[in-house]
Amino acid sequence: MTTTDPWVDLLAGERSLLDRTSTAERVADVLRQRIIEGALPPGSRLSEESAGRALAVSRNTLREAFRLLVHERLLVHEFHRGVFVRKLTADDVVDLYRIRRMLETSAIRRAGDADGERVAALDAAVRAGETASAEHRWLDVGTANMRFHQAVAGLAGSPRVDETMRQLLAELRLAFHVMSRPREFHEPYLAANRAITDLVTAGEIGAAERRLEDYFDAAEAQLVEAYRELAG
Amino acid sequence: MTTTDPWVDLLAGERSLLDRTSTAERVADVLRQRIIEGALPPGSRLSEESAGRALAVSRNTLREAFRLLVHERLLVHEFHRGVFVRKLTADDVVDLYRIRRMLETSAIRRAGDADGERVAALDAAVRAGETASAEHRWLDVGTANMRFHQAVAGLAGSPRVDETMRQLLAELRLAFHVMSRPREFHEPYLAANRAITDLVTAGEIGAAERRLEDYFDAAEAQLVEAYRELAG
DNA sequence: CGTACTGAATTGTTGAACAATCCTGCAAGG
DNA sequence: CCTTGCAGGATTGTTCAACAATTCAGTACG
Repeated sequence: MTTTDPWVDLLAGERSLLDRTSTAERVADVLRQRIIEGALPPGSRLSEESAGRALAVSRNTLREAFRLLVHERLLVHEFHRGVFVRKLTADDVVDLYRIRRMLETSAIRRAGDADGERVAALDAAVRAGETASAEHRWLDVGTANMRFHQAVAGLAGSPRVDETMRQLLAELRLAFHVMSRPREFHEPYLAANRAITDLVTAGEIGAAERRLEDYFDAAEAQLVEAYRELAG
Repeated sequence: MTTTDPWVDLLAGERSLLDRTSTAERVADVLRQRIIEGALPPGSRLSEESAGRALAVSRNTLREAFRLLVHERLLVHEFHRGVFVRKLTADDVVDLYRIRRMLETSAIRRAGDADGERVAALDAAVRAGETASAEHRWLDVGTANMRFHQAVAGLAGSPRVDETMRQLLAELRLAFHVMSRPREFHEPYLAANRAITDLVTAGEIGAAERRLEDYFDAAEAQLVEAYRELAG
């Protein structure tokens, strides 16, 4: 028996690269991208016929893709009326920050157990944000900010936390569309991310957690404020 | 304009009762039930043709239902091979408890802010378990135990936490299938649930949290042990 | 004993069809 | 002027049939 050869485990990791994806998944990928980048603004209706014609896929396949995105809460499905890009309410934003607080603070509290690779991911995200800021690419600053918080959640070392977090952040992008000035919204948090990363690196977990809480308070308040202004 | 009449808001709450569900969702409901009750054991293959014939729905509709359950991690989908009831590994169990710890301890820490209704849900679940135990309905004891932990997560007052928790617990049911003796596994935790509930009611949140951590340690160890025995 | 091949079975995807439902516009009536 | 009711068209829900792509089991062959 050679079942425990080391290279077998390595190959097992490559499995995911191998299994091709279905058409429906690829369609979902492209729609997801269009939604989070704002090309399909919240409230848009996605008709089966026009979308199917545009993407050159059958209605059945398109409907499978819709299902996936509905489950991810990026689309809402109204029976016999169609699917629409989700419109987040102020309550949704509050709830998103509530669960983010739970997951991210729990994760950072375990930063001591996390291996160096995960801590390095924090730093990489911060650097990406700083570079984007220096080059005035404000939307990329926002993306880097997301990557930073994905890395914070990643400190927990849990695939399910990673997956949940990915979904929450994608959903939160829907909320960002209400922010008219990406620079003013994203840029101030670069310093916070840098501070949190340095505190984690220095092993001052308690201080890092408090700094993270401050970020949540500020960002949530800012978003909710923007919603109230829009009479959301 | 009469848009702010009080009865309008009341009716808005009834909306959910009104919107019918699609066939695919009802099919998914049936399959989900069969899976968590063990009628479809982990590893079972669900062929599109036979399942479709049994449930009298078309292949397309069935595939939509499959997609939903794959997204809930109750089924796995292998390209060109079909869908199978998920087989949990010991690693999966560890990960499930990892995220449960994060969510449930965070939730219980906020028990002070939770309204009385949510605390009452804890007590209701504990009572249901005690009744089931007195009547030797051990599987119902397990169900009540799940309800208890759903209620613990419910203390956070977050729809998204509730939803995530529902999914995690459904997934965890797959692991319970390896426990040969439901009584020995579920019964001991009744006392723990009772203790935690009483501590929360008494406002001793810190103690309740520690008691909850003890439960996680014990239950996880017991499940992982069972997996190792089965050479999982 | 391992390999390559063949054919059956299953899934992936499409297109068309029909029923059920929703939306729009218009006409009638208060 | 505003509501109500009623076509008619448009869209979704669901099924069915077909074919391409792929896997699987068995078999012959070296």
